[in-house]
Amino acid sequence: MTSAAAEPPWLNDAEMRTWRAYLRAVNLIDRRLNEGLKTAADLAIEDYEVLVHLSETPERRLRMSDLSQRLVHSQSRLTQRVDRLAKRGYVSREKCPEDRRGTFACLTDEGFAALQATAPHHVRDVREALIDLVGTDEHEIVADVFERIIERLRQD
Amino acid sequence: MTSAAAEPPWLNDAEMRTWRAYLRAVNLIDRRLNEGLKTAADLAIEDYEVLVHLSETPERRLRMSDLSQRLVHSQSRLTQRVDRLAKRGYVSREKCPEDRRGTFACLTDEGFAALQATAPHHVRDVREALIDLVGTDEHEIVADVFERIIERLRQD
DNA sequence: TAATAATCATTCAACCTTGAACTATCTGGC
DNA sequence: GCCAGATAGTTCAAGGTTGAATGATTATTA
Repeated sequence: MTSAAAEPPWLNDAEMRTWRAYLRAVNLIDRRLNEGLKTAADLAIEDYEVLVHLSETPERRLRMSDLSQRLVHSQSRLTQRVDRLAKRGYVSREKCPEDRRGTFACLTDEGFAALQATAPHHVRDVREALIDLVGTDEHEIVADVFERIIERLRQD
Repeated sequence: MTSAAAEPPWLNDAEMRTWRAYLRAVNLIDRRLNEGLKTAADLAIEDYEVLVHLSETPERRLRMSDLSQRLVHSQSRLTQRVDRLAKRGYVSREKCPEDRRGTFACLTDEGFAALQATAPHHVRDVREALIDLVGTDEHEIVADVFERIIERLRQD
């Protein structure tokens, strides 16, 4: 996709349209989902995503660094987010025996229950704000584009 | 796109793929663009976007409330962001004579110069992180999807 | 036209993120 | 085995965001 030669410096009309729409839509989606989770469960979307990632793991736990990479959060940001979720009883910490520098964030039963209780509201919001606005035939293209981006930016 | 009947409650595989890729890609893009602007001009992307929106206006100024809507920022967030940009000399304030409750945020010459100096770096980053990863034939679809979303979420 | 409601912008306190500094542990080369 | 350097995670201070409260002005309506 990216040629070796220099790309044109500015964006053409089609590119600018994509970029502007992207910027605005992402902000609107973020605001909407945050409002929804705040009302339904007094959670930020980042909190919710922590619970989701933990719940999708067989042991319902993840190493802090692993989790921070998945969420694209800095380590200190995750440390403090997990602190707050732990204070609420949704997450607990376990020392990692194999690597004693390491810590697991573990989803508690209470955290799992909160996630299950909140999920239907959140999924409805996700549908309304994004998924139901992508046509059946468009999903693959959109997912392709985003996965290309992830592949490109992942390493850093 | 949204039917009157109830949507299926959970996401199917294609929908989930879109959603997960979206979440991760957006965070990676945001991180990348912020890093780029921070190094190039010690600006956050929100600062940059303030300058862009002001510069695109004939008078190079916008009412605070107008600007906060375009950026999808709360009013208090914008107030404080403009405070900081004003402290740096990139933006100034003018009282609005027609509606004396109102205030204009005005792009200064210095702010415009900073924008011009930074734009090439930022555009390169935008290309690398998003635009060049969307195929020529994909731009219209992606833009369509995001504009649909904007239309849906705009009013709130 | 006075009263009520709505809008524009700012302020303040509580909360959250950032990034650098720090502790503890592990890894690889000698 | 030992040391330099990498890695995991936390802490702290500085700065940014949120949301409710406030002050000032404009719109509505009885």
